[in-house]
Amino acid sequence: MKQIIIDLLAKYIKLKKEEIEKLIEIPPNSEMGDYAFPCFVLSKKEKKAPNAIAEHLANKLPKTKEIEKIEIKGPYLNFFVNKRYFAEEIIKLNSNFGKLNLGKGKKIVIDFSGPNIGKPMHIGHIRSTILGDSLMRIHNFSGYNPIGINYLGDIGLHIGKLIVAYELWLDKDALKKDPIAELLRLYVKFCSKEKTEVQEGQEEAGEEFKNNEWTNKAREKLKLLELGDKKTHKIWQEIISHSKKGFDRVYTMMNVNFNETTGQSLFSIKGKTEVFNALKKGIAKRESDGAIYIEFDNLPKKYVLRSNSTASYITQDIGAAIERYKKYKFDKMIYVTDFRQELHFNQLFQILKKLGYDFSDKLVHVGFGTVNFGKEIMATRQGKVILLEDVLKKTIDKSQQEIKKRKTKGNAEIIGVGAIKYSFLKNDPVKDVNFSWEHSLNFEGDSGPYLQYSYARASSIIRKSEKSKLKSKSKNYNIPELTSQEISLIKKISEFPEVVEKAEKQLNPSIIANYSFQLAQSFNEFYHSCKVIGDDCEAFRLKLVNAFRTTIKNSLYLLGIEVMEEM
RNA sequence: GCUCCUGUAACUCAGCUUGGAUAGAGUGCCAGCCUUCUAAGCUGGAAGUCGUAGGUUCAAAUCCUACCAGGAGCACCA
Repeated sequence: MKQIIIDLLAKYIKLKKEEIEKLIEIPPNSEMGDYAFPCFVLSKKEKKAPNAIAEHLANKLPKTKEIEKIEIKGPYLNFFVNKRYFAEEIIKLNSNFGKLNLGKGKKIVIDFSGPNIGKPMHIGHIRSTILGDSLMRIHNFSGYNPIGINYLGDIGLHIGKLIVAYELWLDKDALKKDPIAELLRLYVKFCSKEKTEVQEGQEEAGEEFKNNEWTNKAREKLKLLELGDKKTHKIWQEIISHSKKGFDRVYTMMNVNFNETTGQSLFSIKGKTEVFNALKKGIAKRESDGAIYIEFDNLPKKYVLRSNSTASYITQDIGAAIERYKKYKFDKMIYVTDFRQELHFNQLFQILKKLGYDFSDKLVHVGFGTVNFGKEIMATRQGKVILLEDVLKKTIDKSQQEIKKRKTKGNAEIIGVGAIKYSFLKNDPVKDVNFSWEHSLNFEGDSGPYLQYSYARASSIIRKSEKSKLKSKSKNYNIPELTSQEISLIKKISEFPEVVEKAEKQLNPSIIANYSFQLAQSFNEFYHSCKVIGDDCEAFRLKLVNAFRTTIKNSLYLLGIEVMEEM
C-alpha cells in the first residue's frame, strides 16, 4: 500500500524512491489520513515554502483507484487510501503471510543457550535460550537456513572446582534424590571456601583468584582431566550426564530445539593447535611461566593458554569457530550471550582475523542485559538462584488455577510457557530485566495469555459460524462501509511483513512481541464493537477474523509461543 | 582510571537506527460495560521538568558535546 504512494510520488517529484520511503510517515491520528508526506525536504531543494509545495503537489497528483483523497494540511500531504482496496488484499492472505525471501537459503549458525555443566539452569539462562530460539524462527521464516547450536560449558575451571568438591563432600543419597540440587550445593560450598581465602587489598578484578589455594586445586584438577586421568574423567562424565538430563527437561518444557549439541571440551585440542600456530607466526607471545597471550591495537591483551597449558574458554572458542566454519560454511554466525561477554567476543573475532580466517567478519555477537531479582544479579557462586524449572512449574500451576477459576478450557503448559517467554521477549534485549513473580504471573494486559486469548476468541467465532453455516447462505461477501476498528485492524495486519523484516535486520524479537500486542489489541477492539455472526457483513468479517488468526499465529510462532483454539 | 550500556507517567516499558503535526501502551488507581460471537476483554478519567545543561536545526525524546545517576567490562573465570 505504501509502495503505491511511493510510486505515485516518484513520478511527480525529484526524489529517489528510497528517499521518499524514508520520508513517508503515518499521521498521529487516522482522521488526518493514512499516510503523510512532509514537504520540508522539497522546500529546501526547491527553495519554496513547504506549504506552497504541498498545495502544488496536491493539485498535480492524479486520482487513482487506490487513493481516495489527498488533503493538504500545512506542509503535509495527507493520503487517504481506498480502504476497500486495502481490505481486499488483506482477506486474501494465506498461512504463509509474512514469510520472506531475504535469506534465499543462506546458512546461518546461531549459538545460544549454552548452559554450564554442573550448574542448574536458572532464570539468568532464560534470555539466551528464548532469544536464540526466536532468532532461529525469525531466520527460518525469512528464508534462511538456520542451524542452532547448544554449546555446553562442559569444561573449564568451574568443572575443576566441582570435581574437587565432589571428591571432598559428596552426599551420595542426596545425589540420587536430586542430582541438580546436590551439584549446586557442592559448587556453592567450594566457592565459599574459595572466597574465605581472599585477603584484603585484592578486590581488584581477578586478583583474588590468582594465588588462591582453592582455585589452584581446581586448576590442578582441570589439568588432570585434560591429561585423561581415569578417576577424574569418570566423575566428569557422571556430572555431565546428570546435568544433561536436567537441561533436557527444561528444553522439552520450553519446546526449544537444537540442530547440534556439543561441549566446549571437544575443541580444546583444535584451539591449542591454533594457539601454537599463532605463537609460531608471532601473533601470540609467551610469558616466562609459559602462559600464552595475544595483544591488540585497541583492546586489552587476552590470555589464550594457561601457564599449566590447559585450554581456557577462548582457546576452545577459537577451535570451535574454525571447526564450525569447516563443517557448515555458514554465511553468518550469531553468538547469543550476555552483553558482559562483548569484549571476549571482540577479542575472539580479532584473533581469528589475525590468524587469517576471513570468515571472522561473518561473526556477530548479540548481547543482552542481565536478569536481576530485586536488586541482585543471579549468582550461582553464592547459590543465589531462581531455578528455571521452578519458574516454569510455578507459572504453569498459576495457569491451571486460572483455568479452574474461569471454568474455561486451555492447556496450562502452553499458557504458562507462553507467559514466561513473552514476558522476557517483549523487552529490548539490550536492557536489563527485573524478574518479579508479580509481573511474570500477571496474565492480563500486555502479556502472553492476552495474545493467546485473542487468538482463541477469534477461533471461537470461526467455530460458531461453521455450526450456523446452514442458516446463512450468503457466501459472496461485500466489503461494507468499514468501521474505524475494522480499518485499524486491517492496517495492523498489513504491517506484519515489514515487522518481520525489521526484527530480522535488527536481530531483535522484541519488535515482533510489541507488534503482536498491538495486533491483539486492535483485534479486541474490533471484537468488542463489530458483531460478526449474523451481521450483514458476516462473510467479510469472517475473512477478516481469519486473516487476524493467521497473522497472530505466525507472529507468536516467531516468539516460540503456541496458540490454542480454546482457552 | 579507561571503555561500553541504560535513564521517558507511581511501577514496567514502546518510540531514538532514518529529527517533523497534540510524547504512546500495559500495570496500579478512579468511573462505567456481561439475557448479544469467551470479561485472560472493552470504554472513559487522573497521571509526564522525555536524567541535567548547552549546541546544531525552520523543527530535538530522537543528532552532537559536557555533566549527573545506575549497571557492566578491563581474570592464566565463563
